[in-house]
Amino acid sequence: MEPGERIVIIKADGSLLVHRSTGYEPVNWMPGGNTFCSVQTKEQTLQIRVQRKRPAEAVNVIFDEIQFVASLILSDAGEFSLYASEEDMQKAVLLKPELLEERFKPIAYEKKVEPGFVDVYGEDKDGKFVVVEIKRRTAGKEAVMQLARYLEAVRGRTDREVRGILAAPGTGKDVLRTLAALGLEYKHLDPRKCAETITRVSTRKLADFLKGS
Amino acid sequence: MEPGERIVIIKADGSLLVHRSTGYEPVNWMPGGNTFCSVQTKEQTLQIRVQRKRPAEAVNVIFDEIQFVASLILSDAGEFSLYASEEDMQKAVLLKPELLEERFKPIAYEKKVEPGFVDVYGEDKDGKFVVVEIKRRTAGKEAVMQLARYLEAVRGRTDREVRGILAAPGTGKDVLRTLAALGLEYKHLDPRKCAETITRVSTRKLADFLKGS
DNA sequence: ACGTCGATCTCGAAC
DNA sequence: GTTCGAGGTCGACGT
Repeated sequence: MEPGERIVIIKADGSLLVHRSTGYEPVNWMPGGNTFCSVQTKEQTLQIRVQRKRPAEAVNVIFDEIQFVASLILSDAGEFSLYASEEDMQKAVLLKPELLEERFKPIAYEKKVEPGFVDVYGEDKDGKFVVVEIKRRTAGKEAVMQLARYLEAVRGRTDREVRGILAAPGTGKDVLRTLAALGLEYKHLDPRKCAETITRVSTRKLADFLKGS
Repeated sequence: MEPGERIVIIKADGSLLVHRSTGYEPVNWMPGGNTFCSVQTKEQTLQIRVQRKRPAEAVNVIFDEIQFVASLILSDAGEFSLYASEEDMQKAVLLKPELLEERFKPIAYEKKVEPGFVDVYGEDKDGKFVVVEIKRRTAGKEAVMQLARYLEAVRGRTDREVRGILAAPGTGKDVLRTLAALGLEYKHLDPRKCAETITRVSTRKLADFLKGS
């Protein structure tokens, strides 16, 4: 790679990004994860080497000149939202059924039906059965199909009316249309609110970050 | 998007990158190009808005707190290669035919033949005619086809042997194979060297950058 | 201008 | 672990 003035970012997970003055994509990079980073000075240059095992490859960055350096530790709320796993969201719905809808009564979770396990299974205010499929993040078509299969299985075992609800922080393209076409419903479910429901600790910490240290 | 400590980069082309402390991908972004950027302060926050027309969308960045700011102008060799337009590269080959090959003698440029205009037209050291197609960046299949058409046209007007040369800084996938299959040749032509040939000014500047100010 | 396709794709989730 | 599908994919190429 030819020399030029660049912005180099080394992240906490070992990711390396080399950016030019234009363009969305980095001109060179190394994804985070199984990376090993080493630094040395050599003939008036600073050399940084980042390598990984699989695939076996390495990126060497050679600094002839350094305009400025900054070292930061970023405290990011996003890392906390990782704490809201699909399991946490399930627990949250069980603890606070109104997150899903008013007067919803959970009956079972991880209930075995033919194709697999239903995330949450319950009863709505009118006594209709409700099958809930929960996704941690944007739900795609496969989530819809999963829900549809479970719904089919449950309907085969009862004469009562059965509703199917897909609960996720968002939906992919066409998912809402597909749901409507199959007579299914969508409910927005925020992973962060779910996390707050099962533990208040992380909220407190988040507030600290916003006020600054 | 939930708040957290981030690294925000606004590039010269209007690209916006918002990075977290981990991962290759930006957590939010706006590609460069048709973007319009505005800044305002509001209720103790700094707000940056970047929007584009097609697709119609915008990204708002709200700073509750700023750890540090840096404004840089990056002088990158890549930008200099922009200064070497296809026309410049053509001039460079005319001024310094050895950029293409030893003892190449240009006869005409932008010469009209049936399908359009041949970039450079000349004669090699053995007296064979040479048709040159120049591309300022990575040449794709369409460049090969263009060259092939011109070559066909020229061959129809002479009994002398005619060579076809594609000159570019690089080639796309399969282009070299296609060239070989059609009996055409490829010559690496560096836009930067072409730019240096037609004017020494930029070279001097680049050298300054590398040595530091 | 709009679709299709490749990428050092990256990034998860399912299996 | 490996494979598979999605992405606001981005960019390049073809029509």
